[in-house]
Amino acid sequence: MAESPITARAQDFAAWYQDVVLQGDMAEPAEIVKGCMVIKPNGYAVWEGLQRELDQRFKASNHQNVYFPLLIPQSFLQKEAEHVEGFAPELAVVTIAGGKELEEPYVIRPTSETIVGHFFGKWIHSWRDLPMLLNQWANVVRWELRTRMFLRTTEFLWQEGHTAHSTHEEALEETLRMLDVYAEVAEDIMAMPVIKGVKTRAEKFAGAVRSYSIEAMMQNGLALQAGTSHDLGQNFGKAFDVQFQSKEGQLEYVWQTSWGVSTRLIGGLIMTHSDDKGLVLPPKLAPIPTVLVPIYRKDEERAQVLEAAHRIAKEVGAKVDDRDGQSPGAKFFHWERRGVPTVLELGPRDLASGKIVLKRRDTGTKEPVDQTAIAGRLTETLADIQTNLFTRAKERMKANTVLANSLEEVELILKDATAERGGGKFVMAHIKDDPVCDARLKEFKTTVRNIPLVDEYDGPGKCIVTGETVAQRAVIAKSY
RNA sequence: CGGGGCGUGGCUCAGCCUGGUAGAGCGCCUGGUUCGGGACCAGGAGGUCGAAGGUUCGAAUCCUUCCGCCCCGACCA
Repeated sequence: MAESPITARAQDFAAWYQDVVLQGDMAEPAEIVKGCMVIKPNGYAVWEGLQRELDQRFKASNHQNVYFPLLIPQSFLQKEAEHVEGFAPELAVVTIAGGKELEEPYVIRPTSETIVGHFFGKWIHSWRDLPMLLNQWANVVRWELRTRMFLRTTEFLWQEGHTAHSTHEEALEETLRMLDVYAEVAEDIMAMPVIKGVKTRAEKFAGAVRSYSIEAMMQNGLALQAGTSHDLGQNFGKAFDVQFQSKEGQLEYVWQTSWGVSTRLIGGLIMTHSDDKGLVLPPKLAPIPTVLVPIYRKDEERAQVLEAAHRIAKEVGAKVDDRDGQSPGAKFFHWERRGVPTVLELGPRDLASGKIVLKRRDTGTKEPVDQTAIAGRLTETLADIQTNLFTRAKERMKANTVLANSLEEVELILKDATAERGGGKFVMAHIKDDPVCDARLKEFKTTVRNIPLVDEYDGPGKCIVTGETVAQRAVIAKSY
């Protein structure tokens, strides 16, 4: 029995995560480029799945894909005061090109609100040009000091939606619509339950009027901001002079939104479902939903088993692992670590009995199935795994959510929680949306994740910092 | 940027203190026997010891400088 290459979650959650990413062949640190990673085929295929699911929803709500330059004139960032302040510390700047010092440096986009704002200004003149609903699939660079694969890397892949509207109502509607899309993909496709809510003013996007987020809970109880949608108001419209003439003939600034999810989602996916044996992928995102491992000893068995294996695999859409010189056991471990949802085992015994063994990744259970019934059973099982993963994650989130009615209580609950040791909780408490309150939480490395759009608790109560009455409880947690 | 750790075959590391012919396990290649949860035997390939400089008859080992990576903190999708 070989030693597991994966650190147990209970021992060191952060080490476990790294091991799962590496052993699952999802990505590896680039090493030669600070803070960057190489996304490997198994990981990129998951990203392609997410792209597919998101993109079709964007298109269904009338968004069109576009592409803006990677390089943005430095002065653009400075046009929106809050925006530049928020992003300046983490910019990578190109100062030399073509062997010459540039007159004006370019920043490598950390996000594209500014350059989009510039072009919106050129493109939008009339109420007839609105709404303008664009999305961009791109890479961005943010010079983060502390990186973790998928969760925070210097360069990452994402999509950023940018829209312009003639009224604030319409923009807000868009902001919330896209938040819903994110929640739907997170829950229905990734099987990752999330809480939709509004960020506090202290935590909002630099340059937004209001930011909304979906927050997920990882297995160590830490929160992960899985997607954000921003109501930008007229901030960028004014900064980039994006005006249109209304039906009434008035010149007005547009109301904008922006929204994004990134490859960070993959990190969330991993930390939501995977176990001590490695990666666990939900069927709807698994690049390979089923692998068939043939088992044989003698050459004549080999021929018979492989013939049946390929026939059945073709029928059910499975990949046959017919690599020679690898024992079945080694193959089981191989696919288990890669998160493949279902594995079929077919050997001489099964050929004799007309059965095939179906093993599922989420529960580890094995079940012999009549070969004639395997296609249907497999479809059912994959659907059941998808449901089960979501249910499990949802229950875990519920079990690790607690109420608190004082700052001391919150601190006591979250004091010892860390990414490595775990112990995190979602603490539901009344807290005023005031930077002063956020600052108090920060003293013990905790933040308001969001104020849920739907209050599932007890309505108004007294703020744990100021004592003032606030409308409902917010999610307080340690986060990535 | 502050504190700590580490750079030696593809990977994980030993060797360094006390200078003297570069090692192990895993992986890889070849052949054979195996195969229902990480098989075994035999043979084999593979290393400018992070870089530069210095000390020395002689440096992976001692000294200096530099580079990179990881962890902890401040920053964050």
